[in-house]
Amino acid sequence: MSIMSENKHTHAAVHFPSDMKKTKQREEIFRILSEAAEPISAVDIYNRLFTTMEGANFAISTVYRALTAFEEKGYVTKSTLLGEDMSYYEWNQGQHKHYAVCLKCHKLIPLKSCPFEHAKIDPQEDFTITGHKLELYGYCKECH
Amino acid sequence: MSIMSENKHTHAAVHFPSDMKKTKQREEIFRILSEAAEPISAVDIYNRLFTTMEGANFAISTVYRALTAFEEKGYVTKSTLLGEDMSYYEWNQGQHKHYAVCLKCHKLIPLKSCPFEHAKIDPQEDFTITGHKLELYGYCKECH
DNA sequence: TACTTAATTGCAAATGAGTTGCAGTTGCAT
DNA sequence: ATGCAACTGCAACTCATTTGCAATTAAGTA
Repeated sequence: MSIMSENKHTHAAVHFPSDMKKTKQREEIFRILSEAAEPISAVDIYNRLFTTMEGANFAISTVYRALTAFEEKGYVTKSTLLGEDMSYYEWNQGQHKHYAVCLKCHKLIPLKSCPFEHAKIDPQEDFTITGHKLELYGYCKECH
Repeated sequence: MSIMSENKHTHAAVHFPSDMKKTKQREEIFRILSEAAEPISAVDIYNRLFTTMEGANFAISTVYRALTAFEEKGYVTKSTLLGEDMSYYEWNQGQHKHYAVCLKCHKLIPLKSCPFEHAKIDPQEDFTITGHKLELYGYCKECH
């Protein structure tokens, strides 16, 4: 309760982007992404499609193409997690997020704040940090 | 000059690990890694092998196996760079490093210090940060 | 509402990084 | 020098992701 109340808009309304062509495939992918509690892989999305849409024959390539389209418009953030060989996707809801990744079970634990301020994990999580990885990105002298 | 003098051991001697079986393949891979100015991919290493060893028929699998062995002993750090789909490897020389990645040319610019303290890039680099990514890793409550 | 066209999709084949089984080779400890 | 476990080359394989192409569909326009 008290934790939840820290966020004013825990359930801010998220709609399908108005600047993108709407198809039932994309709507489903959007729904799965926006309802996901954490970053999920393209294959995760593909599998979840079958649990919610009876017999619909989606192609995995459609998932990838939709994700790419969402990402190019800035609605989705694609990232690679430590040790995993595939990409994970998360629907952007305004905030920017960081996670602590368990080396063993790969569970993701969201950080309470951006580590640029101070890396802090909910003390209740009892997570032992053994290392970290950070990448800044942007444009260098020659490219900007 | 003044910048260089900040590091006491800019050219600390690096030797082939004494706790690993020494083969000419591993020695070459070690040399390429330890001479590399920045993280390089397994394929980079494989290609560089041919420029220094005439006609030697190295197998790419040997490169991967050597890298894995080095990594398991903690001599090499493996990481995935933003937007890249392959892994990069760097020989550890004591420090721990972070980079700023150019979104366009993929150039890597080493940070002067760990961003956990304060994210700072050499001002001379003139790098425009548009985003960043960080992952902490370790063990969660259940796994530790 | 029917028409038009570019965008999207399904499918199957291709790609590319990384892995693996296996038989032959080689460090290195005894 | 010798013996064996570790390492290597090779070729086949895995698996996430991409791509070509013909068929389908969203969405603006007449």
